[in-house]
Amino acid sequence: MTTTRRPTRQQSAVMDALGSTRDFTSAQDLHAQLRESGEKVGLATVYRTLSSLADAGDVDVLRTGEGEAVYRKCSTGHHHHLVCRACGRTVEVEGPTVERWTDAVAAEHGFSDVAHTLEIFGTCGSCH
Amino acid sequence: MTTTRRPTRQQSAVMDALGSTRDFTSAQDLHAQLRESGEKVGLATVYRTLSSLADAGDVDVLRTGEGEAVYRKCSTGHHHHLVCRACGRTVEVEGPTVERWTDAVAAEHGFSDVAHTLEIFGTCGSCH
DNA sequence: AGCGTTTTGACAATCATTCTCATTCTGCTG
DNA sequence: CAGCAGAATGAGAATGATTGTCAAAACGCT
Ligand SMILES: [Zn+2]
Ligand SMILES: [Zn+2]
Ligand SMILES: [Zn+2]
Ligand SMILES: [Zn+2]
Repeated sequence: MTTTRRPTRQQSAVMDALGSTRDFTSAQDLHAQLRESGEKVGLATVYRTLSSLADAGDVDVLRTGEGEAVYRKCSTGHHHHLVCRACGRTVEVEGPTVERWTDAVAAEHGFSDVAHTLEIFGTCGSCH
Repeated sequence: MTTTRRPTRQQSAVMDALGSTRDFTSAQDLHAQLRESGEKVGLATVYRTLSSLADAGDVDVLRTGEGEAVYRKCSTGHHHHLVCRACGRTVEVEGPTVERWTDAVAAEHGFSDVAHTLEIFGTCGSCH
Protein backbone atom coordinates (compact mmCIF):
# COMPACT_ATOMS: atom_id res chain seq x y z
CA MET A 1 0.00 0.00 0.00
CA THR A 2 2.93 2.30 -0.62
CA THR A 3 1.57 5.60 -1.82
CA THR A 4 3.12 5.91 -5.25
CA ARG A 5 3.68 9.59 -5.75
CA ARG A 6 4.06 11.31 -9.06
CA PRO A 7 5.54 14.82 -9.07
CA THR A 8 3.42 17.56 -10.64
CA ARG A 9 3.50 21.28 -11.15
CA GLN A 10 0.66 21.79 -8.68
CA GLN A 11 2.36 19.87 -5.93
CA SER A 12 5.57 21.83 -6.17
CA ALA A 13 3.57 25.04 -6.27
CA VAL A 14 1.97 24.11 -2.97
CA MET A 15 5.31 23.14 -1.47
CA ASP A 16 6.92 26.38 -2.65
CA ALA A 17 4.08 28.40 -1.18
CA LEU A 18 4.55 26.59 2.09
CA GLY A 19 8.26 27.25 2.01
CA SER A 20 7.74 30.96 1.39
CA THR A 21 6.41 31.60 4.88
CA ARG A 22 7.56 30.68 8.34
CA ASP A 23 4.10 30.80 9.81
CA PHE A 24 1.45 28.17 10.06
CA THR A 25 -0.95 28.60 7.17
CA SER A 26 -4.35 27.13 6.39
CA ALA A 27 -5.20 25.28 3.20
CA GLN A 28 -7.65 28.02 2.30
CA ASP A 29 -5.04 30.73 2.71
CA LEU A 30 -2.47 28.82 0.72
CA HIS A 31 -4.98 28.39 -2.07
CA ALA A 32 -5.72 32.12 -2.06
CA GLN A 33 -2.01 32.96 -2.17
CA LEU A 34 -1.46 30.62 -5.08
CA ARG A 35 -4.26 32.20 -7.07
CA GLU A 36 -2.87 35.68 -6.44
CA SER A 37 0.60 34.68 -7.52
CA GLY A 38 -0.86 33.41 -10.77
CA GLU A 39 -0.49 29.69 -10.06
CA LYS A 40 -3.62 27.83 -11.05
CA VAL A 41 -4.20 25.09 -8.49
CA GLY A 42 -7.53 23.66 -7.46
CA LEU A 43 -8.58 23.83 -3.84
CA ALA A 44 -9.07 20.09 -3.65
CA THR A 45 -5.53 19.60 -4.84
CA VAL A 46 -4.18 21.90 -2.16
CA TYR A 47 -5.96 19.80 0.45
CA ARG A 48 -4.77 16.55 -1.08
CA THR A 49 -1.18 17.71 -1.30
CA LEU A 50 -1.12 18.99 2.25
CA SER A 51 -2.57 15.74 3.55
CA SER A 52 0.07 13.73 1.75
CA LEU A 53 2.86 15.92 3.02
CA ALA A 54 1.51 15.74 6.53
CA ASP A 55 1.18 11.95 6.39
CA ALA A 56 4.71 11.70 5.12
CA GLY A 57 5.85 13.88 7.98
CA ASP A 58 7.23 16.53 5.64
CA VAL A 59 5.09 19.25 7.16
CA ASP A 60 3.73 19.82 10.63
CA VAL A 61 0.03 20.27 11.25
CA LEU A 62 -1.79 21.74 14.15
CA ARG A 63 -5.26 23.05 14.81
CA THR A 64 -6.26 26.59 15.58
CA GLY A 65 -8.59 27.22 18.47
CA GLU A 66 -11.45 27.16 15.96
CA GLY A 67 -10.42 23.74 14.72
CA GLU A 68 -8.99 24.82 11.41
CA ALA A 69 -5.94 22.84 10.28
CA VAL A 70 -2.79 24.88 9.66
CA TYR A 71 0.43 23.66 8.07
CA ARG A 72 4.08 24.61 8.21
CA LYS A 73 7.21 23.36 6.53
CA CYS A 74 9.48 22.39 9.38
CA SER A 75 12.89 20.99 10.08
CA THR A 76 12.89 17.23 10.21
CA GLY A 77 12.77 15.38 13.46
CA HIS A 78 10.50 15.54 16.44
CA HIS A 79 9.98 19.00 17.90
CA HIS A 80 7.37 21.38 19.23
CA HIS A 81 6.27 24.95 18.59
CA LEU A 82 6.30 28.20 20.43
CA VAL A 83 3.80 30.40 18.62
CA CYS A 84 3.05 34.10 19.03
CA ARG A 85 -0.67 34.72 19.33
CA ALA A 86 -0.38 38.18 17.85
CA CYS A 87 1.94 37.90 14.85
CA GLY A 88 2.10 34.16 14.36
CA ARG A 89 5.86 34.05 14.57
CA THR A 90 6.84 30.45 15.28
CA VAL A 91 9.91 29.06 16.99
CA GLU A 92 10.69 25.39 16.92
CA VAL A 93 11.68 24.03 20.29
CA GLU A 94 12.84 20.67 21.48
CA GLY A 95 14.49 19.01 24.38
CA PRO A 96 14.72 15.72 26.16
CA THR A 97 12.95 17.03 29.26
CA VAL A 98 9.40 16.81 27.96
CA GLU A 99 10.06 13.67 25.98
CA ARG A 100 11.31 11.90 29.06
CA TRP A 101 8.48 13.19 31.18
CA THR A 102 5.74 12.06 28.83
CA ASP A 103 7.36 8.66 28.41
CA ALA A 104 7.72 8.24 32.14
CA VAL A 105 4.14 9.24 32.83
CA ALA A 106 2.81 6.91 30.16
CA ALA A 107 4.89 4.00 31.39
CA GLU A 108 3.83 4.64 34.95
CA HIS A 109 0.22 4.11 33.88
CA GLY A 110 0.91 1.06 31.76
CA PHE A 111 0.43 2.78 28.40
CA SER A 112 2.43 1.71 25.37
CA ASP A 113 2.91 2.95 21.83
CA VAL A 114 2.96 6.48 23.14
CA ALA A 115 2.86 9.76 21.25
CA HIS A 116 2.14 13.30 22.33
CA THR A 117 1.27 16.76 21.12
CA LEU A 118 2.54 19.92 22.74
CA GLU A 119 2.27 23.52 21.66
CA ILE A 120 3.18 26.64 23.55
CA PHE A 121 1.39 29.93 22.89
CA GLY A 122 2.40 33.37 24.02
CA THR A 123 3.20 36.90 22.98
CA CYS A 124 6.62 37.43 21.50
CA GLY A 125 8.93 40.29 22.41
CA SER A 126 8.18 42.38 19.34
CA CYS A 127 4.45 42.17 19.88
CA HIS A 128 4.50 42.89 23.58
CA MET B 1 -19.05 41.23 29.86
CA THR B 2 -19.54 38.82 32.72
CA THR B 3 -21.61 35.97 31.38
CA THR B 4 -24.66 36.13 33.56
CA ARG B 5 -25.72 32.56 34.04
CA ARG B 6 -29.18 31.38 34.91
CA PRO B 7 -29.68 27.74 35.88
CA THR B 8 -32.05 25.76 33.69
CA ARG B 9 -33.22 22.20 33.26
CA GLN B 10 -31.36 21.88 29.97
CA GLN B 11 -28.07 23.01 31.39
CA SER B 12 -28.12 20.56 34.25
CA ALA B 13 -29.10 17.81 31.83
CA VAL B 14 -25.99 18.52 29.80
CA MET B 15 -23.81 18.64 32.88
CA ASP B 16 -25.25 15.38 34.17
CA ALA B 17 -24.65 13.72 30.84
CA LEU B 18 -21.07 14.93 30.93
CA GLY B 19 -20.65 13.63 34.44
CA SER B 20 -21.98 10.21 33.50
CA THR B 21 -18.91 9.30 31.47
CA ARG B 22 -15.22 9.53 32.06
CA ASP B 23 -14.36 9.80 28.40
CA PHE B 24 -14.13 12.81 26.15
CA THR B 25 -17.43 13.24 24.34
CA SER B 26 -18.50 15.39 21.41
CA ALA B 27 -21.42 17.81 21.47
CA GLN B 28 -23.17 15.71 18.85
CA ASP B 29 -22.80 12.53 20.90
CA LEU B 30 -23.97 14.22 24.06
CA HIS B 31 -27.02 15.50 22.23
CA ALA B 32 -27.79 12.01 20.95
CA GLN B 33 -27.42 10.53 24.44
CA LEU B 34 -29.75 13.14 25.88
CA ARG B 35 -32.41 12.39 23.31
CA GLU B 36 -32.20 8.67 24.01
CA SER B 37 -32.50 9.17 27.74
CA GLY B 38 -35.67 11.14 27.12
CA GLU B 39 -34.27 14.58 27.90
CA LYS B 40 -35.43 17.12 25.36
CA VAL B 41 -32.55 19.50 24.74
CA GLY B 42 -31.85 21.38 21.53
CA LEU B 43 -28.55 20.88 19.78
CA ALA B 44 -27.79 24.58 19.86
CA THR B 45 -28.27 24.57 23.60
CA VAL B 46 -25.86 21.69 24.03
CA TYR B 47 -23.27 23.69 22.11
CA ARG B 48 -23.99 26.85 24.06
CA THR B 49 -23.77 25.09 27.40
CA LEU B 50 -20.55 23.33 26.55
CA SER B 51 -18.98 26.56 25.38
CA SER B 52 -19.92 28.32 28.60
CA LEU B 53 -18.60 25.49 30.72
CA ALA B 54 -15.39 25.40 28.73
CA ASP B 55 -14.93 29.15 28.99
CA ALA B 56 -15.51 28.98 32.71
CA GLY B 57 -12.93 26.23 32.93
CA ASP B 58 -15.43 23.75 34.34
CA VAL B 59 -14.81 21.26 31.57
CA ASP B 60 -11.76 20.44 29.48
CA VAL B 61 -11.86 20.58 25.71
CA LEU B 62 -9.60 19.06 23.16
CA ARG B 63 -9.77 18.33 19.47
CA THR B 64 -9.82 14.93 17.83
CA GLY B 65 -7.53 14.32 14.90
CA GLU B 66 -10.44 15.24 12.66
CA GLY B 67 -10.89 18.56 14.38
CA GLU B 68 -14.03 17.73 16.27
CA ALA B 69 -14.24 19.28 19.74
CA VAL B 70 -14.67 16.84 22.62
CA TYR B 71 -15.45 17.66 26.23
CA ARG B 72 -14.87 16.09 29.61
CA LYS B 73 -15.75 16.99 33.17
CA CYS B 74 -12.43 17.17 34.94
CA SER B 75 -10.95 17.88 38.29
CA THR B 76 -10.21 21.54 38.81
CA GLY B 77 -6.78 22.94 38.29
CA HIS B 78 -4.30 22.76 35.47
CA HIS B 79 -3.53 19.27 34.25
CA HIS B 80 -3.08 17.18 31.12
CA HIS B 81 -4.46 13.95 29.70
CA LEU B 82 -3.16 10.52 28.94
CA VAL B 83 -5.71 9.02 26.56
CA CYS B 84 -6.03 5.47 25.27
CA ARG B 85 -6.46 5.43 21.51
CA ALA B 86 -8.40 2.18 21.62
CA CYS B 87 -10.89 2.47 24.47
CA GLY B 88 -10.74 6.18 25.21
CA ARG B 89 -9.90 5.67 28.84
CA THR B 90 -8.45 8.93 30.15
CA VAL B 91 -6.06 9.56 32.98
CA GLU B 92 -5.40 13.04 34.26
CA VAL B 93 -1.74 13.76 34.76
CA GLU B 94 0.17 16.73 36.09
CA GLY B 95 3.52 17.70 37.36
CA PRO B 96 5.82 20.64 37.68
CA THR B 97 8.34 19.25 35.21
CA VAL B 98 6.50 20.20 32.02
CA GLU B 99 5.18 23.42 33.46
CA ARG B 100 8.67 24.53 34.33
CA TRP B 101 10.04 23.44 31.00
CA THR B 102 7.47 25.30 28.91
CA ASP B 103 7.86 28.43 31.01
CA ALA B 104 11.62 28.29 30.71
CA VAL B 105 11.54 27.78 26.95
CA ALA B 106 9.08 30.63 26.47
CA ALA B 107 11.10 32.98 28.65
CA GLU B 108 14.27 32.05 26.86
CA HIS B 109 12.72 33.29 23.62
CA GLY B 110 11.24 36.42 25.09
CA PHE B 111 7.63 35.28 25.05
CA SER B 112 5.21 36.42 27.72
CA ASP B 113 1.65 35.59 28.71
CA VAL B 114 2.36 31.95 28.02
CA ALA B 115 -0.03 29.03 27.86
CA HIS B 116 0.32 25.52 26.49
CA THR B 117 -1.54 22.45 25.43
CA LEU B 118 -0.25 18.94 25.93
CA GLU B 119 -1.91 15.60 25.41
CA ILE B 120 -0.43 12.14 25.53
CA PHE B 121 -1.88 9.31 23.47
CA GLY B 122 -1.15 5.63 23.78
CA THR B 123 -2.59 2.16 24.28
CA CYS B 124 -3.55 1.31 27.82
CA GLY B 125 -2.70 -1.97 29.52
CA SER B 126 -6.16 -3.51 29.10
CA CYS B 127 -6.21 -2.77 25.39
CA HIS B 128 -2.74 -3.97 24.65
C1' DA C 1 2.51 8.31 -30.77
C1' DG C 2 -0.19 5.02 -27.75
C1' DC C 3 -1.68 3.22 -23.28
C1' DG C 4 -2.76 2.23 -18.56
C1' DT C 5 -2.45 4.78 -14.36
C1' DT C 6 -2.43 8.88 -11.54
C1' DT C 7 -3.71 13.53 -10.74
C1' DT C 8 -6.50 17.35 -11.30
C1' DG C 9 -10.41 20.55 -10.77
C1' DA C 10 -15.11 22.27 -10.80
C1' DC C 11 -18.76 21.36 -8.16
C1' DA C 12 -21.71 18.76 -5.14
C1' DA C 13 -22.07 16.72 -0.69
C1' DT C 14 -20.77 16.35 4.36
C1' DC C 15 -20.69 17.74 8.80
C1' DA C 16 -19.68 20.28 12.85
C1' DT C 17 -20.64 24.58 14.54
C1' DT C 18 -22.91 29.12 14.65
C1' DC C 19 -26.63 32.33 13.71
C1' DT C 20 -31.52 33.97 13.70
C1' DC C 21 -35.35 35.21 15.97
C1' DA C 22 -39.83 34.12 17.55
C1' DT C 23 -41.32 31.77 21.67
C1' DT C 24 -40.69 30.20 26.35
C1' DC C 25 -38.66 30.55 30.89
C1' DT C 26 -36.75 32.92 35.18
C1' DG C 27 -36.21 35.95 38.92
C1' DC C 28 -38.02 39.73 40.74
C1' DT C 29 -41.51 43.45 42.05
C1' DG C 30 -45.63 45.22 43.70
C1' DC D 1 -50.54 36.21 42.21
C1' DA D 2 -50.01 39.15 37.81
C1' DG D 3 -46.65 41.63 35.13
C1' DC D 4 -42.18 42.73 33.17
C1' DA D 5 -37.46 42.87 31.41
C1' DG D 6 -33.94 40.14 30.36
C1' DA D 7 -32.01 35.45 29.51
C1' DA D 8 -32.43 30.99 27.52
C1' DT D 9 -34.27 27.80 24.24
C1' DG D 10 -34.99 25.41 19.84
C1' DA D 11 -36.09 24.63 14.96
C1' DG D 12 -34.18 25.56 11.08
C1' DA D 13 -31.22 28.32 8.03
C1' DA D 14 -26.55 29.71 7.21
C1' DT D 15 -21.60 29.23 7.42
C1' DG D 16 -17.26 27.33 6.47
C1' DA D 17 -13.82 23.89 6.30
C1' DT D 18 -13.06 19.55 4.45
C1' DT D 19 -14.11 15.54 1.52
C1' DG D 20 -16.26 12.97 -2.34
C1' DT D 21 -17.31 12.54 -7.46
C1' DC D 22 -15.96 11.70 -11.86
C1' DA D 23 -14.81 13.17 -16.44
C1' DA D 24 -10.85 15.36 -18.49
C1' DA D 25 -5.84 16.21 -18.49
C1' DA D 26 -1.10 14.90 -17.37
C1' DC D 27 2.55 11.32 -16.55
C1' DG D 28 5.82 7.73 -17.30
C1' DC D 29 7.01 4.36 -20.22
C1' DT D 30 7.27 1.64 -24.39
ZN1 LIG E 1 7.44 22.06 13.30
ZN1 LIG F 1 7.88 15.93 22.07
ZN1 LIG G 1 -8.91 17.15 32.22
ZN1 LIG H 1 0.67 22.08 31.79
